[in-house]
Amino acid sequence: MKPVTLRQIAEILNISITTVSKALKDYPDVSKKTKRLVKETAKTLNYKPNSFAVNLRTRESKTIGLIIPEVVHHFFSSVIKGIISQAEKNGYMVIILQSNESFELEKKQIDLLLRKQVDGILISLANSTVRYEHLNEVLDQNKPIVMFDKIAKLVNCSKVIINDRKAAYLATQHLIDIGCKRIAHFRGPLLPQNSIDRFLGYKKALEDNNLIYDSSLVYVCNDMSFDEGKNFAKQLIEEHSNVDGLFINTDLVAVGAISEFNKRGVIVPKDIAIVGFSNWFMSSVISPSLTTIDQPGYKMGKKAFKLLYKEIKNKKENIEVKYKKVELPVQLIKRESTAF
Amino acid sequence: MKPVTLRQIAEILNISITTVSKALKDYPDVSKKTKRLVKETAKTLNYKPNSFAVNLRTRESKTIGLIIPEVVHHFFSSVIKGIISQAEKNGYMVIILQSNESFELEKKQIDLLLRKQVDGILISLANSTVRYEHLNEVLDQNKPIVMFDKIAKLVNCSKVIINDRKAAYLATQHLIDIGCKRIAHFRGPLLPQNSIDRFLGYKKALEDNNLIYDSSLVYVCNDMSFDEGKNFAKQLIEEHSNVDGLFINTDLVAVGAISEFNKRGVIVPKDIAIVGFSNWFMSSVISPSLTTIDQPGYKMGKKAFKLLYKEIKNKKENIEVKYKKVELPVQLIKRESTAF
DNA sequence: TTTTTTAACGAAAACGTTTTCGATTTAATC
DNA sequence: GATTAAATCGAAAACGTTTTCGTTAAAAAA
Repeated sequence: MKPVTLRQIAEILNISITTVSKALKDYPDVSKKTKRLVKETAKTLNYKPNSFAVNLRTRESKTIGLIIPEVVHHFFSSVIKGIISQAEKNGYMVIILQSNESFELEKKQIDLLLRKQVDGILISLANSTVRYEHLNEVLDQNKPIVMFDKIAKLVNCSKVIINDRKAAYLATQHLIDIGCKRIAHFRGPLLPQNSIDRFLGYKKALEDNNLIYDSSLVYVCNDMSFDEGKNFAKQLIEEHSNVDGLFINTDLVAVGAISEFNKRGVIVPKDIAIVGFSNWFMSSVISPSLTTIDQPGYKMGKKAFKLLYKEIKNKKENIEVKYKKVELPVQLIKRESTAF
Repeated sequence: MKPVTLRQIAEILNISITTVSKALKDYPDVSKKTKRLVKETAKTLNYKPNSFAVNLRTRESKTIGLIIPEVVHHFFSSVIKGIISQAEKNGYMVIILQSNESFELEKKQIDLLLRKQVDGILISLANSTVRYEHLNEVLDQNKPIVMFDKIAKLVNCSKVIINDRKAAYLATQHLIDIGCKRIAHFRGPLLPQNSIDRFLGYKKALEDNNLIYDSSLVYVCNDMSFDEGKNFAKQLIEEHSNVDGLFINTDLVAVGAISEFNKRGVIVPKDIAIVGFSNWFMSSVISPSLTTIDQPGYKMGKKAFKLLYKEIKNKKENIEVKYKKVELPVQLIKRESTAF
């Protein structure tokens, strides 16, 4: 009933535990014959090494922690998938925790993971995170941490991001290219760098094209929801009937806006052209389908794990680790919401 | 640099490791004074118990494994969220693995989790899973396993499901109630019980309402994709122009179908009314919005964890565990695709 | 004073591995 | 045959905790 141990195999074969252990790990100082014997009995007894003991001895768990703001989210789902599949290839498992966009919760989750002694941590910060002691504590404990998408510039670690500013520029430029003259922006919350950067990209594109930047055309979303998209869309057509282009921080909000425009008889893209951000799946299936920036979640997850894995390995072998900042390319997906 | 241990605290205070351990765990045979002293120094040294050692000693990891067919999926995301949040409340962490709907991979993941010595396993089976040795191995090792949504009736363990047959009946009845006379069905693959049950519910509803069941109106989806929805929609109007109702196994396919109908000028719901299944978020935002069955993923995740937790606890305390089969209620969400 | 009870502490074993280093045996070399 | 080299094995420590059981000292009861 109890699980098989090295000791049992040793007793059966009348050899030492040491030799059994070595045989299973193909140490050179064990004869072929004993190796064969040991492996055979291990197999028949269905021996599985006690991972708790192995962890304790080797001081590693082959497990990493992942903290994300929200699980039910197309982009983060893709990231999770990327991380899990890459981790599996390297024999790692992933523990997922949610911060729910709360700084306090994020701190707690970090602490939990440190107690759990994961080998490393991947994190995308909560919007409300403005202090970084908890992240630095991880680094103090000499544990690798890699940040992705929502990062803290001031924390000294590897990062995987997209260039939000450039992407937003691309999006806005596209609106300008198709002839929009008065372009509004539904931006994200004031805090996270991403929405700031997207806003700056939008602004820069206007300026580079000699279009006037009008701050009253910028609406600040807080919870980035479908309903917020609807509400601001309504507000926009009431306050600025002459707007002909709209760049929105996130597809979900954009879909809300489109829905509201449809309802009110505002024709997208004829009356107002729209570009979203992230390329959620639904953006391709709504009507009109939404032009957007493809944010490569799956790739980002893969890359983030790869960086973390390398850091874990290097630390183990006492090789100096160099922090990298990887910028993944984005792509403009043109669809009906900007097609004439 | 090295993490603080009980030994260090003991040496500082000139007491034994035993007493330190006991003090931290509030054993009654430690004086208030020593307790205070120990806790203070533990705090100032930022002591964190070595979880590897604790695991080895207590033979539990406070970690469970979760195997799902696909991470990037609205329903499963919700389940994940439900599981994680409930697990957190009880001090558990969740390792997530993907089976990618592959039986072989599922077997491998189970083995990985057993080696990892998780305290229990939650699983939603892959479509291709038809043999259950791997699941029984878990039970043989006396480890709790709880299945949800895609279950195996023949495996003796707790389960959390919805009544797919009843739900499908509900959906079909709704189509009949609004006046549909000739109702088609895009069903799921032949294997998993869910799609069989949904098909049976559809059929039963027809029979109970004296409508003829016509097998040529049933189309079998294999990969349950958006494109499959489009393709079968096209095929349907070519082969059966007189169909006025359509019940589809999954929202994603339904959205594909709607998209195709829209493109071809088939008016939903006037020409053909549609009911989907699962209530993916996008179903509420497409046009026309999709009537569907709400599948309570979040609740299902919570419930599944609760059952698993109880089994873990009971096993530890040698209380006999009774396997439960919990059936969560579903709800018909009426939207435009069936509204006249 | 002696005995019993209670409070407070600690020694030691155990959990199952990994790995160092020394011991033994056998084969190779002189 | 003596010496060295190579091959094979095992003893033992270590990882850091938990828990049983015994010990000591102080307080209470006799």
